[in-house]
Amino acid sequence: MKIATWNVNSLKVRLPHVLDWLAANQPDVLCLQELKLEDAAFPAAELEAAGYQAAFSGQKTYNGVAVLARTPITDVSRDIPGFEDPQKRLIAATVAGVRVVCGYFPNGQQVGSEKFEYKLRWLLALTEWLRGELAKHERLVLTGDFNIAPEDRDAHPDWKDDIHVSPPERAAFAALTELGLVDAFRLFPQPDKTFSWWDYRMGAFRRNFGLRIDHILLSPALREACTACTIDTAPRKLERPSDHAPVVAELKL
DNA sequence: ATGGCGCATGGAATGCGA
Repeated sequence: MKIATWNVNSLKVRLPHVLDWLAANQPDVLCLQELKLEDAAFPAAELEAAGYQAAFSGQKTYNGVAVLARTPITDVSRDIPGFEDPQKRLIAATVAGVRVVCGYFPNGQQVGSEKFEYKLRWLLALTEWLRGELAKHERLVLTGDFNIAPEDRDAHPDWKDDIHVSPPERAAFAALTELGLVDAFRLFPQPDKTFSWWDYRMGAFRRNFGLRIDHILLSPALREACTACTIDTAPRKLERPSDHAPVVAELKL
């Protein structure tokens, strides 16, 4: 199984890039974040014509997540159960015996802000819910835009802001790994300064001034099956790109 | 320098992302 995650920053604008990328890379599963559209506007027909079924959870203007797959998608669940939240940031579904959890984690804006507190509450609720999910599903993937660079090497050395790299955020990420989940990217040797997001401004991509904040985390059974994990920077070089690049993992199931 | 760029809303200017 080839599984990927991509924050597309508006599926309406990025649909041509997504269709091109699907055709070129043929993933079995693609998780999307920041759809920025209501469910009625989801381009299900275009994706189906490309060979992909979809489960999605969207809203106007902000957020929105989807799971695309070439094989049937079952047992779809939306939001974090028990966590009251109007923001559409989580969807879970089963594809070919793998439980796929796709999340658009809160940004946090600034350490100590109200949005930062929301980010930490969201992460805590996710972690507690995942504890039960991992007990139910041996093969589980937690993927999406985490908005956390887990280690210093996951942020450009000149990143001076605290957000995305602060101790509370990294502790929340560590709590996910303490459930038994492992960062697929770090199972393999990787080039230094490999990132998944670059600001649109300041020529950030050209200067590789980025962060690695998009992740694929694997349950222990899937860790054994993982043979590769890479970040594809090609779509970031296109006209009108998303500010995020896709992350791809290969699982030998 | 808190801006830059890009997207959404709404039909100009503002909020937000990371």
